[in-house]
Amino acid sequence: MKQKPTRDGETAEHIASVLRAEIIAGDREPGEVLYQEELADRFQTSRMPIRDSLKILEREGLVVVPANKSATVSPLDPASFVEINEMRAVAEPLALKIAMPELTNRQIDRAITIQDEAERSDIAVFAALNRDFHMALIQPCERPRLLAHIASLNDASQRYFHLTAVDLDYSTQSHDEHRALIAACMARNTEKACAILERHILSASEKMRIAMLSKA
Amino acid sequence: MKQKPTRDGETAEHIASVLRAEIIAGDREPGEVLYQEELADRFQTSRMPIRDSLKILEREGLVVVPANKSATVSPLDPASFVEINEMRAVAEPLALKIAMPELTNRQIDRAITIQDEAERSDIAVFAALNRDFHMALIQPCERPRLLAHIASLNDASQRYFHLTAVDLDYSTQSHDEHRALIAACMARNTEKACAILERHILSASEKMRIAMLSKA
DNA sequence: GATTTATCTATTGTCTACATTCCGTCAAGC
DNA sequence: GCTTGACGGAATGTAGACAATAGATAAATC
Repeated sequence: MKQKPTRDGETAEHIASVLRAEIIAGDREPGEVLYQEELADRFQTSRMPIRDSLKILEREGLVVVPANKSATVSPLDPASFVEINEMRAVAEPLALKIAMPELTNRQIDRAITIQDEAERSDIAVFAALNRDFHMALIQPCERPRLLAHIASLNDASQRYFHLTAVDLDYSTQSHDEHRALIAACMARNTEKACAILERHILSASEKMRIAMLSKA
Repeated sequence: MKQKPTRDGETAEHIASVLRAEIIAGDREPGEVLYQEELADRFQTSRMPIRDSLKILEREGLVVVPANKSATVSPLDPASFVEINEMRAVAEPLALKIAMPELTNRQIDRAITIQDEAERSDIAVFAALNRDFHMALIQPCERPRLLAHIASLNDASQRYFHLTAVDLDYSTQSHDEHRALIAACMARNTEKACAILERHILSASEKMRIAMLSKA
């Protein structure tokens, strides 16, 4: 029962991961101000590790940390959503292409399990499972930098799920595309799998962009 | 003559940029230990801003900062070099594709100027000009996240230039490819330009990888 | 009354001191 | 001789105090 490691050298990472989860889940509004002192109080620490964690999140694009001013949760805007998904649409197929020869049946099964659950879940969990599914298939690529990059993009992208009520229509299409992707992977058809993945990302992006605009 | 702003909220960024330049230029060996106190002494500041700057460089992949241990200049290894260039090979053509409609003749002229100088320079300057050339053509794409990503990859990639003596053969080929890229941009042939760019990055990567292996 | 300037408060940036961790060294035990 | 564990120095992690900044509010001037 390690309840309070007085110092582990990783408190900042821990705090960052808590805040990251909150921001991604939409628990914190875009533009919300993050006061160092307030967070220090909450996490029972000094402002120093808080500052570190805010810098980590800044790098991931989840918060904005202006010099000499308070940090804020970064805004959600259509342009940046489009940009993030343009980047995903080239990065994920690249990872998949590299991962494919290393991809085991066992790993595909894991992706199927995730997808099964995603189809039974409501939106809040769906967003997270959607991300897990995408990460599962590309994990074997053994490219740490690429994987971190993609994970970061997925986090950023996931924030937008809460803006647009994901309607039944989109969910169905998304599930179909995931199933098709799985099939292509099982057939070890790299080219087809990558093409499906790219189109899947771009079409989801486009659907949500339209939904965002019609709401705003 | 502002020689010592006691506090500007950006000292860490400044320090990071100095260290970044040193690491990229190869002035600091991979694996070299970076002591906080030593750097604090050098930059006439406390360890605090130093810590921040090391974290910044860590996010860019230029240094490694293990918990509770001293930071070191990140190692150079062929696998990570390949990874970086695989990522460049998809990110840069994407940026170029988006930038092309916005690309002005004036901006192409700037790229030409850079290329002219690169062809007259020795390797130390060449590495920097090579990066500037790549950034120049994609600048108009108006994708801050994508541009930052590419800039970071180019920094990381540039470090490897000093490992392999860039022989005449490669320089010539690189210059030819840059010229072809410029021509495609002037003709506003997006597809061709992107294809040239992708092949250029991958072939340069492959050449240097082989050079690295034969040296090690 | 509008506009500029001064002041005041809330918040961040940095410094110094101390706690903790890491790692090499050395002694003890097998 | 080799391994194990304790010790100590050197380096990092964190806390709390202080300095500097930004933004709002009040005061002064025209």
